[in-house]
Amino acid sequence: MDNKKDKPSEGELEILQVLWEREPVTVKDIHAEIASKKNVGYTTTLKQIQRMFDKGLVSRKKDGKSHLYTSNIKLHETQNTLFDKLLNTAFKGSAMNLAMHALGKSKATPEEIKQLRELLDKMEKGEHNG
Amino acid sequence: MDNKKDKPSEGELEILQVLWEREPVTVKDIHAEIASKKNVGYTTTLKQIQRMFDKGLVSRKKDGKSHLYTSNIKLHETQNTLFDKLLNTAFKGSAMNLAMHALGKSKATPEEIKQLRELLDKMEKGEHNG
DNA sequence: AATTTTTTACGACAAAAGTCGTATTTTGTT
DNA sequence: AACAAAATACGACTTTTGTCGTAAAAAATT
Repeated sequence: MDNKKDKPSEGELEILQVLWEREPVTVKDIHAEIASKKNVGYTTTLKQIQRMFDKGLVSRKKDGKSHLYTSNIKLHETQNTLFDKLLNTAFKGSAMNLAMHALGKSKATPEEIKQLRELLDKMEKGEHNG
Repeated sequence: MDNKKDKPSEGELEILQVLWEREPVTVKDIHAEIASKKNVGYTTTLKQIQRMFDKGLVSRKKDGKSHLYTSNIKLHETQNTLFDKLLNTAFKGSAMNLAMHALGKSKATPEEIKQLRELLDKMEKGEHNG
């Protein structure tokens, strides 16, 4: 369905993160967030989100003096797209491999580990498939 | 250490995949592989790998008439970098989350599931940490 | 040695992304 | 209304990437 929409660039992703976290937000907010981690001018952020608007990646509505921006793609869509890309470009399509990799890095709590075991059980029973 | 090296572009990644799979390879080989999935001219692939060479992303040595190319970065380095990037940009740094996602997509064999359980055991005993 | 084939080298162009500076427009204050 | 402040709009420039065409070099064939 969405073809280009969900392959945001590096910079777009930074902005999307802010949106997903606290939308609707003003450019000012977005920039504050981004500038706290990166050294970049206000107009840069502004331009970037304007381009995203032009592309249809985000929506906006006037709120008093400024605009309030909202993302047009959902976090989980992007997760899916990017996950699949990583899977196919760097993990040869082996989700197992990627899973092991992720597990290796995760600091899971006991409950989470329990969840994982349950998921494994389901998979074993064939109730779950990719 | 390697900062730019391991953030290959889309196209570079395609080429790297071929290298990781069957290096050392000629441009001809690479192109054959790529052209089997994508419609692109020979010189495009050539130029691309030449640029990769200029960047120090790959090495090469003359072999008779043509060049044999080899990757300068290892698959696992790239996996790590890209994994981390995905983790932080789309999964809010939660490796657990990413792991679940991966598991959800994987069609694991019984042995693999067993492996996973063992990994889980180790994690529970605190023998393993990210 | 002349010709054809194979391969590499070079240069060019377009699109996308990142980055800003400089208007303009809008809104808020005296 | 005039002035200051806050935001947005616009346009420009740079780098990176993808894509080729054409030229040059190297090797193989005749």
